[in-house]
Amino acid sequence: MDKQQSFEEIQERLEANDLRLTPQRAAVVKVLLDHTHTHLRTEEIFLLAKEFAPDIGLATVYRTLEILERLNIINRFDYGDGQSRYEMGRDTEEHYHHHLICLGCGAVSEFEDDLLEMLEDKIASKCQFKIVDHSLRFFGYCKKCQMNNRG
Amino acid sequence: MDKQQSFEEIQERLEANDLRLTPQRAAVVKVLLDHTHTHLRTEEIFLLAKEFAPDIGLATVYRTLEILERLNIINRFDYGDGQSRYEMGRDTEEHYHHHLICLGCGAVSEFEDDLLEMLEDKIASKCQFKIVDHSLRFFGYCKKCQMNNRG
DNA sequence: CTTATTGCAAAAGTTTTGCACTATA
DNA sequence: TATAGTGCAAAACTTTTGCAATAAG
Repeated sequence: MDKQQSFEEIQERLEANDLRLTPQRAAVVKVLLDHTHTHLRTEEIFLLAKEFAPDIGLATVYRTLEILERLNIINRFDYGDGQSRYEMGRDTEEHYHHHLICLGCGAVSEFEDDLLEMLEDKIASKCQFKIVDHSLRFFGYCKKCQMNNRG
Repeated sequence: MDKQQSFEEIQERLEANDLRLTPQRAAVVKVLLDHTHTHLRTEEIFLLAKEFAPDIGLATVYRTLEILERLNIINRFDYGDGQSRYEMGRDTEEHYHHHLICLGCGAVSEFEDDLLEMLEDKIASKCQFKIVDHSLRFFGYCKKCQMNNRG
């Protein structure tokens, strides 16, 4: 159901904004395309990108991720542990998947749901607040950790 | 409707856990009690606590906030900007208020709702994930910023 | 007297920035 | 040849930690 973006589409989107798809930026994009449905930390992206562009610098990765986020090509996630995580955007579907973060083992799974649409409408009319995005995270214990008595 | 904790109750809670309510810790608690319904950054708490305990160190503030969070006396919030924010806990009511974060002026307002209870039940049964907490943030533009064409 | 707590400074960790160099249109 | 982009190192920033000094039971 996901409308996955292709490498070519991303290249076009960059060039439409007068940004070049340099080898370094391409390396970052390739890493993200190779790891859909995973939330990569910047350091992980950096290390993986080195396989495509060995001389890439960490600063370039940060700068590239900032660009990709600004163009809505990727989404940034914050688990509250002081590190940003990134994932390829999934257009509108993206809006309605939430994160289940396990306090036992740190695993992150997803839950698809559109219940929040109702809530957003409610907020928009009650508070006159124009919502453009949201972030919903659930903290708890996954099945495995519950069995291991960690929850 | 909020069941506000008193200074004495907090003292009892600390002592029940073999923790002393030192002047420094008392200063932090006073700051938090004086700023209910506000999400203070650690640095702000540090500066405000200095009025009660001039010699308090930043490390002590961090250590105190960690203790208070562990005892569920305060709640930690993460707006995704790399800084933690804190607020006095409001027991069970706390669970069902969400944050509206304005991308124009940075103002944070709250929205009370219990729709998420349904969603939590759904997740618990579908994913066998035992939820203990959640965080829901909406990003958008407040009424004022919409009028100022910032949204 | 024994343990908890503190302040300070240093360290750790992520992210940003300055700048000279390089690649590209 | 202008300009965009890069790598490196340094800086910025929040948070944590080691440790000697202090306070409290």
